Order: sequence, then structure tokens, then C-alpha cells
Amino acid sequence: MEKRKSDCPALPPGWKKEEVIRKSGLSAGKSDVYYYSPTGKKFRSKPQLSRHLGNSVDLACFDFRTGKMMPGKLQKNKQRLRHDQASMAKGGKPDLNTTLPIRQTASIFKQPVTKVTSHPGNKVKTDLQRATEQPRQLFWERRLKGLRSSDVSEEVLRTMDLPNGLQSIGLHSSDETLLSAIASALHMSSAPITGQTSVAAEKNPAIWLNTSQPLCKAFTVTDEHIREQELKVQQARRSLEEALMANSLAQAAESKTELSEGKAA
DNA sequence: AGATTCGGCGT
DNA sequence: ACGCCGAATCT
Repeated sequence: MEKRKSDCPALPPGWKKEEVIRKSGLSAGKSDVYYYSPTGKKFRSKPQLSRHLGNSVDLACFDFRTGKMMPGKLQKNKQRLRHDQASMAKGGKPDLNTTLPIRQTASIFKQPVTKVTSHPGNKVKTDLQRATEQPRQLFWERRLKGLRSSDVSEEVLRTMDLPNGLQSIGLHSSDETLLSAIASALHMSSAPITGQTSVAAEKNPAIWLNTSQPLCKAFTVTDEHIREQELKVQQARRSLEEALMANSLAQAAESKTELSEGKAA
């Protein structure tokens, strides 16, 4: 049987797609779709593919069977992602989609690198449940300096206030980059964030820096901090609950009026 | 052992 | 009806 592996333009270069028809059994005539990474590893489901690619590719609108991106198919909901203040003003409802947006452009986060060895014959273990640790530039956080997030109208969003206990290391002092550094640390690893625990790092961070921790002095989290944070989370959840409730009520009301309008017509 | 193939559970 | 993945079967 001829194996047709075709290129898959919706995926990064080098990925191949294959469809094999089942030729016997109860499911004869049905087909299975497989993908092959540039290194030749076989993938047989979207979750598996998604796990391997991580955040580097957004598979939300990727159709595994056809291998194509299908815009306007975000989950099972028909969801207009057009969401500017124009459509808002015309009575459009706010976007209550709670799935996190994924950056499509080059990201500082979790970018895989090509591993080159001088021993081509050796077997290299790939993807031991995600590439573990990638090389990083020392003080790379400095490149985040001055970056601000903004909303769709390019209004710069207010930044967060950090607790007083947090002090930076290796960024010139009282730098707003500290927030980015800590946020990045939280984003990139599930390991606890402790800050730089070595006192020597304060004197000469270029030498004593613990690169798996953000450029931040060691800090202490008190029970009081935790209680404050719990309170904030509870309040945020209540707000979200109220908003979702109000939205579903509004939708129910709307579909009722649509129904009666339909009868009148 | 690794690849291939179909069954069958869960949605 | 179909996606996903376990496991039987094949090489």
C-alpha cells in the first residue's frame, strides 16, 4: 500500500500529514490521520500534537482531520472574534470567552532551539515530556524594559503594583522591568519562585546569578500576603460570576424577543 | 521492540 | 458520528 505523506502548510515547515484508510473490520472504509514532526515522530491526535507544540503554535482553529486552519471555528461556539469598540457600541456583547489568548508572533517564551551534536550516530532523546530547559541569555530580562501592554484601542494598560518586599537584582534599581521578570518566571516554569537566595548574587550577579530564578532578591511570603491574595481572587471570581450570569440572562431575554418578532413577521 | 491496525469508550 | 487512545496483531 502506497504511503502518501503530504506537506501540511498549516503547520511549521517540515511537518507531514498522512491519511490511512481502514481496510477491514467494522470500521472498514473509515480513515485515520497521522502527522509526522520534522524529526519523524508520529502524532495521532490533536491533544498529542498540541502538547508537543506547546505555545509556539495555536491549534485552536486547526482541524486535525483536514490539516487546515478553519477560522471561525473557535471551539464549538460560533464566535465573532471581531471585537472593536465599533461593534461594541452597536450593542454587541463583550467577548466572554475565557480561554487564554496565545501569542502568534515570535515569543520569548518556550521557543525550541535546534540541538546540534558532533556525534550524529548518537540517539538523542527528544521531547522527554516537553523540551526541559533551553539556553537563555544572562540578564535577558533587560530586553523587556519599557515594554507596556495596551488594549485594542492602544490605550496603555495600567501596570500592577508589586509588594514593597520585592527588590530587583542586576536591573538598575527600582526598575519596572522587575514585574516583567517575575511574570516571565511564573510563566516559564511551574517551579516555585523564590528570587535569588544567594547573598553573593547581590554583590556580583553576573557570576552568582541563579538563572532559574528571576532577577529579584529573595523575598518572604507571609500568611497575610496569602490572605490578601485569596480575597482578591474571591472578589474576581464573584465579579466574573455576576458578569456571566447577567450575560446569560440578557441572552435569554433576547432570544425571547427574537421569537416574538419571528411570530409577528 | 517498534509499527500498524482496529476496537471501543466518551462526548 | 467521531475524536482519541488502548491494545491486539504484525514485521
